Amino acid sequence: MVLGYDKDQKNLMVLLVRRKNPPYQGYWALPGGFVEEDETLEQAALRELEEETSVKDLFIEQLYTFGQPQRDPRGRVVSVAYYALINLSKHRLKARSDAAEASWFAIDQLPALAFDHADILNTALTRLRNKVRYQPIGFELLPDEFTLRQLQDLYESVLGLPLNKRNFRSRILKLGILEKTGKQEGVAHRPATLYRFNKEKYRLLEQENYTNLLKRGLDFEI
Amino acid sequence: MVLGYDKDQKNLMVLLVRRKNPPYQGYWALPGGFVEEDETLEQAALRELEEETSVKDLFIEQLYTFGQPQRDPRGRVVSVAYYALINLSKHRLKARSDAAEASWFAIDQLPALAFDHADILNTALTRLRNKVRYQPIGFELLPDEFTLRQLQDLYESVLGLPLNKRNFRSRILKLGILEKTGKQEGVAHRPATLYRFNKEKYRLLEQENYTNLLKRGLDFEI
DNA sequence: ACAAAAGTGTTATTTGTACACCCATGC
DNA sequence: GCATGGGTGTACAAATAACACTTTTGT
Repeated sequence: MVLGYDKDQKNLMVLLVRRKNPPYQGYWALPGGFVEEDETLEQAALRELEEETSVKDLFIEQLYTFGQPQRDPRGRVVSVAYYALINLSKHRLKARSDAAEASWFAIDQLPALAFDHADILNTALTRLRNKVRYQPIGFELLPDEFTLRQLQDLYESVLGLPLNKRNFRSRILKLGILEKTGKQEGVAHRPATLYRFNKEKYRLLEQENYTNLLKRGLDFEI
Repeated sequence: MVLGYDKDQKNLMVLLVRRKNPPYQGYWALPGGFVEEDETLEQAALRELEEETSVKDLFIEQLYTFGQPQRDPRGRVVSVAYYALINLSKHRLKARSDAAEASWFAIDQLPALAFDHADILNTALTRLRNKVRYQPIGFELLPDEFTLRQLQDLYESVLGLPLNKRNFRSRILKLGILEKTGKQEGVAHRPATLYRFNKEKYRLLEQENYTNLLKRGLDFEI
C-alpha cells in the first residue's frame, strides 16, 4: 500500500484501486496481486503496484502477513502486505490502458474497503505512528524543499496531536539532517527558510544510532 | 521459533529440530511446516511446534515473512516466521514417538542451519533486542520467582552489553510491575529478594502507554 | 502601521548517568 | 571477621516541556 502526504490538505492519503471483478466488485481496495514463480515478495509488490497505478521506484517495507482462512471468499489467500511512503506531488497518477481506476483518499475519509483491507490499513497507520517517533519520515513524504512548519504539520498529521513549535524545531534541527536551501517567496508574511534533507547525514545517523543504543543501555518507556 | 533463557548459563537459547528428510537431511532447523486449509497462520505455527517438540500453549508473535525464490530447493516456499519466548525450566522437552530430535542450543554456539534459517534467527534476535527497550520481556523468559540480578542478567544477555546495577534496579522497580514474594535461601551471601511479575499492572501499563505517548509528543532518538 | 506567520531565549522540571558506599548472610 | 553478592544515597549532566517574546515580510 502507498501512503502519501498532501501538504495543502494537511492530510495523510492512501492510494486505492477500484475492483473490476468479483468478489467485492466495484469496491475500493489496496493495490495488490499474486506473486509469480521467480520474483521476491518485494519485487511482486512493486510490480503489482506499477501495473495497477503506474507508480514505480518506491522504497517499500514489509508490514505484516495476513492469513485468516476466511479473508478471501475465493479460497485461502495469504497476503504479505508491504507499504511505501511517497511524495504526492512527485507521483502523479497517469492513466494507463490496462490500469484499474486508481485514486487517492484521505485516511480519515475512506470508502468501504474490500476484504480485510481496512485492517491492513490500520496496521500500517499504527506502524507509521510508532516509526515516526524514532526515525525521520519526512524524506519520502515531502517535496524536496519544505519549511519547518510543513514538516511539523506532517508530524502532527501522522501522530494526530499538536506539537510545540519551539521544541519541534530545536529537536529537528539538532539532528543535523536538514540543510537550508533558500527562502520562501510570495507569502504575505515573513518568508520561511526552506530546507532539504541531507541524505548522507541521515545515513550516518542511522549508523551511529545502533552504537548509541549500545552505550545507552536500556530505555524503558512502558 | 522458540527462544528461551537459561538463567544458569546466562544465555539465550533457541529450540532446533534435526531434519529427518532431504533437503538438508541431518541439519538442524527451526521447527515449522505447512499451513493447513482451515487454520490461521498463528494456529499453524503453534500446531507445528507442538507436533515437533511437544511444546505448547505459548504466546507467539509474527516476526517476518521470508520469500526469496530460491530459499527452498524443492520449489517456491514462503515462510511466515513466528517467534515465542519461553521459560526454559517450565517446558521440558518430552520424548514423543512421532517427534523429530529436538534440542536447545545457545545462540552463540549454533550448528549450521538448514535453508535460510540463520537469517530468520538473526531477524528474531534483532527484533528482540529492539523490543526489550520499550517492553518488559522477563515475563516469559524467567521462572515465576526471580531476583533482580537474574532479571538484569537476562537483559544483559539479550542486549549483549553490561548495565549499571543501580540504575537498572531503580528503573525496573519504578515501573511498578514487580512484587516481592520472599527471599532467597541457602546462598553464601546476603539473600536476594524474590520478585514475581504482576500481570495486571503490566497490562495497565500497556494501556497507559499509548496515552502517555500522545501526551508526550515526539521523541526522536536518531 | 497592522496582520500573519517565522523564528528565538530562557527557565523549571524531569530523567539519565555515574560512582561509592553500606548491609546481610554463610563459612 | 571476611568474602560475596544484595541493596541504597546522592550529585551532576542532559533532555524535555512550557511559555512569552522578537523579527520579517506583504498589504
